[in-house]
Amino acid sequence: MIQTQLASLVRSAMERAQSSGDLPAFPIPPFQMERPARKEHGDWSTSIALEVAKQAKMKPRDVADAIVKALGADPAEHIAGVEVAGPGFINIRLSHHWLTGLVRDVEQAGEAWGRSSATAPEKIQVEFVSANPTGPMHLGHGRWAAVGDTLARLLEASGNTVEREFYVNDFGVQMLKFGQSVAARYLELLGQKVEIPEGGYQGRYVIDIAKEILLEVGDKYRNVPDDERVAFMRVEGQRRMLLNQRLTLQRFGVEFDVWFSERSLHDEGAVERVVELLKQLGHLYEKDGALWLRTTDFGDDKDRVIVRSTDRMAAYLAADLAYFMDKLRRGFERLIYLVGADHHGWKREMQAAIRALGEDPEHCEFLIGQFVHLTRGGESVKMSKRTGEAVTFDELLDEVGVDAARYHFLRVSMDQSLNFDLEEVVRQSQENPVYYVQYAHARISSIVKHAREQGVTIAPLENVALEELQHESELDLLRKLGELPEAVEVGARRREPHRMTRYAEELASLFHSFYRDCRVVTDDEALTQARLHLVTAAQIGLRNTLGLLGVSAPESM
RNA sequence: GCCCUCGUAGCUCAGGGGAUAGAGCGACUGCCUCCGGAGCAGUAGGCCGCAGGUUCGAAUCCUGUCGAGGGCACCA
Repeated sequence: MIQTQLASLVRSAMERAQSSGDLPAFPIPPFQMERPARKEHGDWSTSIALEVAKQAKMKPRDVADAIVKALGADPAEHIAGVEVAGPGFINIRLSHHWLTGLVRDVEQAGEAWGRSSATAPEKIQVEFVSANPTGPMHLGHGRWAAVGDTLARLLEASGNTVEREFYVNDFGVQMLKFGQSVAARYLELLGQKVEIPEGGYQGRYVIDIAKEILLEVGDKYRNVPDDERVAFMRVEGQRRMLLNQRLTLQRFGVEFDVWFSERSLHDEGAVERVVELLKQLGHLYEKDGALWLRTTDFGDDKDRVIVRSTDRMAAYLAADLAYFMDKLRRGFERLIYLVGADHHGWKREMQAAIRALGEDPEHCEFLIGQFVHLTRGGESVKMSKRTGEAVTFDELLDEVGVDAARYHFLRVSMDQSLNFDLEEVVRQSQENPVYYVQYAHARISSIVKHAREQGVTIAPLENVALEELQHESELDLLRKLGELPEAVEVGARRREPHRMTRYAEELASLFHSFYRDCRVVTDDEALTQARLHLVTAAQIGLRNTLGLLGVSAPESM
């Protein structure tokens, strides 16, 4: 990429300055070119002169001058100007020819514009959402669905191989309670008076599920032992909830490669095996009737139970570790867990336990996202699945639509808790900046259509005089368009998908300004052709960015 | 008590060592004989929670402090 080329140009200029004596000898630290905040400061800049001034025992500006002088001895073709500014910044301006050439780069890359091949591509698994199959998804799940999916898209666009995985927590006490709740509703529908168990699921959807099951199997499970009925209801209820979640996610544009069952780990003995392994490694001990893992030896603040005393069943940590081993076995080089803020203690526990297994937690990333706070007119609304007060994610999508919801979730950093006021949702959705971006895309389609109606056909690139693009608004648009690969790379590397919405808005904004300043279809044939190609390229940039966000790019609105 | 995240414009949030701190929404002023006004141009609005420190340079890093949310289970 251009910035690494520029950085090495500057570096070799410094080396030349050192051998000619304009700069004293000192080790040159690694540095990168930066994007100046203001365009008057050029396309790229570096503060290296400020950083090394002390070592050089010179004034920062004198260091900068020496570098620029040496740089001038080796002029690169795509550099139009270099200047020293402020306290000693070196600002570099790229040539007009290089800039307009971006139109060609973008058009030739097409769908691939913005993608890059990683210097060290990895096989990465991203695990996210992983809701219990005990109820419909709520808003919190929606946030992680959007964030996780776009993160996965960014990692793919950066040259990695990515798998999306959903861990189905279909084992344990919660599932049992769920089965009991469905069974109770089932019996209730058959006219029996039945209490929902303590800590059971009260939501309306449990009744709906019981009704569906009743329709399908009739009263076959009325007079069977409780255990048998509950087991059946648990399995049937889970199957339906899982389907429900899958359909919601599909509607939201999120497709998982693997739905991994926690129960399967128990059934296949993987959990037992990992406990046995830990035992052989000598990290387990008995206390109070339970089996403990000595995680304190590996950085945790307390030891953790791995086999419960109450029923001698494996605790959840054992399953998590068995799952982890399974992921390793499948050959992933990097595991990303996207979880809610309530899991932050679990992160430390997992890291310690992974070390206990003799594995390196460096290859595991635990991304902790903050919660969605649901309110209605400023009043807090609980999102409890058990009481059923929650507004489901599906209901939200009914109200605001997929594009607005996805964009809304992706506009803020996952470190930030997100307020969601239901009364304002509809209003906010109409004013959602997603439409601003989509509008720019649709407008370009409209321009191209207009050109066609005027009898203008778009000429092949090799016959187009891109140097016709001279207006500052045209060049600003081009510069931003040229930033997409960098934006994708940074978003992926820093695991910050929300950056892409900002980029989308900046690109759309510069397009709209261009539209104000420059008419595309005019009597000037050469200029018309150049601009048609410019807007085509801009549309590619917008479409690819929206694609990363999982938002549609409409031809008309 | 200990741990994690966050305090930036009226509201929702970007920016996370560099030059004059930004966007959307809201408020106010203008702009359609001409490719889509879901748009454009502009005005007002900020001691970047507070106090110290590191640095040539701090909204950004460190310490403390106050406030908000979350965690500290043989639950997932």
